[in-house]
Amino acid sequence: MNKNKRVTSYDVAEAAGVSQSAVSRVFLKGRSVSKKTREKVLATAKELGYKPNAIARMLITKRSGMVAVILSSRANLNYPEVLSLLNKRLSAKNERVLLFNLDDADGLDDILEQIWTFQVDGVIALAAHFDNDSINQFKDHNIPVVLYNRRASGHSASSVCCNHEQGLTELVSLLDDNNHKSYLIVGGPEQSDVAQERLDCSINALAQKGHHKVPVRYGDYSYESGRLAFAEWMQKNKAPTAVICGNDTMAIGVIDEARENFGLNVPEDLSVVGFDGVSAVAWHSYRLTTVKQPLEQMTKAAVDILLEQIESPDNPAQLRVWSGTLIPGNTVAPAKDES
Amino acid sequence: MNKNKRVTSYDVAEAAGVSQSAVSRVFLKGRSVSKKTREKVLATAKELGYKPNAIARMLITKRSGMVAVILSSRANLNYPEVLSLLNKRLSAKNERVLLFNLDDADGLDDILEQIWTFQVDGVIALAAHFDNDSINQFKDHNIPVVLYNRRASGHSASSVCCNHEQGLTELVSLLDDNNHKSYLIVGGPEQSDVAQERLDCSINALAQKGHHKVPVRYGDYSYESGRLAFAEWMQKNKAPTAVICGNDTMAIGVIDEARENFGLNVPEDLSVVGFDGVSAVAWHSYRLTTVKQPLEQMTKAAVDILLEQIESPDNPAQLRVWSGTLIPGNTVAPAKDES
DNA sequence: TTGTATGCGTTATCAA
DNA sequence: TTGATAACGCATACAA
Repeated sequence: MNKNKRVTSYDVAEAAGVSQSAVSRVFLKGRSVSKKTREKVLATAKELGYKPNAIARMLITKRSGMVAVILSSRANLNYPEVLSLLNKRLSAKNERVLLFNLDDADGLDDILEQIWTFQVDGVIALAAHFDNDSINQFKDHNIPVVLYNRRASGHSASSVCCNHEQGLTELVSLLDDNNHKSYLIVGGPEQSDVAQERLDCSINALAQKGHHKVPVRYGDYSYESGRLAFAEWMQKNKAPTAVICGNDTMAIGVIDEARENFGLNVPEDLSVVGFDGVSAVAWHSYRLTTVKQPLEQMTKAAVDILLEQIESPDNPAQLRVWSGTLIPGNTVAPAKDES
Repeated sequence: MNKNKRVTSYDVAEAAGVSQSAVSRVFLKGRSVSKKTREKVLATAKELGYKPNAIARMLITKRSGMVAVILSSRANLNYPEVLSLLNKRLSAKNERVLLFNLDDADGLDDILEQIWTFQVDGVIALAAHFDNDSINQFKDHNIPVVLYNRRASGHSASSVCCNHEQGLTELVSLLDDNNHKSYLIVGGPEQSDVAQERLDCSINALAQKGHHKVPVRYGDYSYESGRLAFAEWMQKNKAPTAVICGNDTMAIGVIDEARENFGLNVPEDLSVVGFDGVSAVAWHSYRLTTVKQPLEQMTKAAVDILLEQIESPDNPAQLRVWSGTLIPGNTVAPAKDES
């Protein structure tokens, strides 16, 4: 038990009576080592408690074995699941996750700074605040990046996205088929690109069905903000018959607010739809009608694309888009006749 | 834009007409550098796009600036919040989070292996599977570790815990005060130490109030498992008047199952309590009576203790325990007279 | 298959 | 305050 000094490959080499490079080769796969020395080295390594130093290895191989994952805490409620899946898939490919939390835009420079110095092999970005300028910096630094649910303008970075347009078109069609004419949209945070895209898609889909000038309120993706948005709307306006929400959590907030403070039954008096397909949408009290993102496929693609770009940096950036799955739920019903 | 070669301190030194060590000193605080050379170096560094290589720095300073955070995806629902807080506090102290997911016990050796090689400065462990043997390995490797909601036997590692005993005693007292006599416990996964501790505390607290041989069913902390546990119990037994759950998510599952499939009203027919204080307990349909863990304080303490141990490895391990806060909620009511 | 020698990009030490 | 030089612990080209 050497307390003060780490065991190095030299120590093992000396104890095993071989050269340092022999030790090094034993711990790399695909190098030619005789069975005899391999066993000898492995034995003494175990005895001395030797573990290769990944830091030194990084320095020489110029691969850190680490991928930076950037996320914002206030992003969608499904991010824990996404993070967990990404981590699992990356470690299967022998890459570790170095975590970065981006909550206010002014922290961005800090984070980018750290990413450069840490020599990560690649970046997966789920964060809300992320302008094209920042994305281009990755290109300058020659480090592959995959955007998650965020499209890069131009071809500067690869993206893995859920098809918000398709999902929202389905949701809107469903509402329209149920004869809804009076809508309210509760959008996510205005700085968020995903939120903005969902909002645009909602508005377009509604317009295609002939519903124009649909009012919009904004929340921050949280339950409370959903309640608040609906309450504020109701203070000065009459109730819509359908609410389209920027994510599931706000939708649940809208449902609760409508039921508790305005005596509205969902879905009889008010239809509500969300987006994401978080686990709580299956809870009995809500059974939210929503669109589920294919997290399994999306996270797998994100990792695959990133590793491909790491291996072949000159490959062109690619965009992969996945359709969401409509979850019928129980929060949409035919609009009551208003006449 | 050097595409193929990273800019090093030598490049900057040459361009600025100073020595490499001068460049190095400029990027370290507290070193003596004249204002003149500092400015010159900073300017050319910016011009060339130089960023110090953290890997090389790690190798020489023997500090990686990384803390390993180990967690299991099936652990408590509040882990995402914990992770986010830990990340925030650690980056404030200039440490990055290297994430490890420990889902099956046999992955443990792999993870430990990686932790040694990555030379992390310290470890924060939230994982369920974590025996004393593994904990001792950290001591052997001379790497500080703080356990989160998991007590180390002996004094091998520091711990930050929520006082489950106090919390559950409060919950049990509340139920007992409401005259409940027929209990069911829905515990968390049997391999989880936290779940086991909560279970033991529940049983002890009940025993102190004179309730013995309380039946136990097990879930895996998920909503579905809560529903299932309650449903299975009801198949062969009569309804309890109170259910004590190992976490909030299962409690919500129990509530929904009782309401939907057994026509029980909560809290009138059935009282239910949880543990954790996740955000969903505030949702209108549940208003769960539970105990909230002081995440802010616990995560702060975990980081503070860890950094202290990193600075002074000989400091003794410490244990800090925090009381939870009873959230009254709306899922406990007086027991109906059974006579 | 094995060993020697060199380099990765820093920080630390010491003399100037 | 500055610069030369030696680590740090490994991988790799090359010679044997």
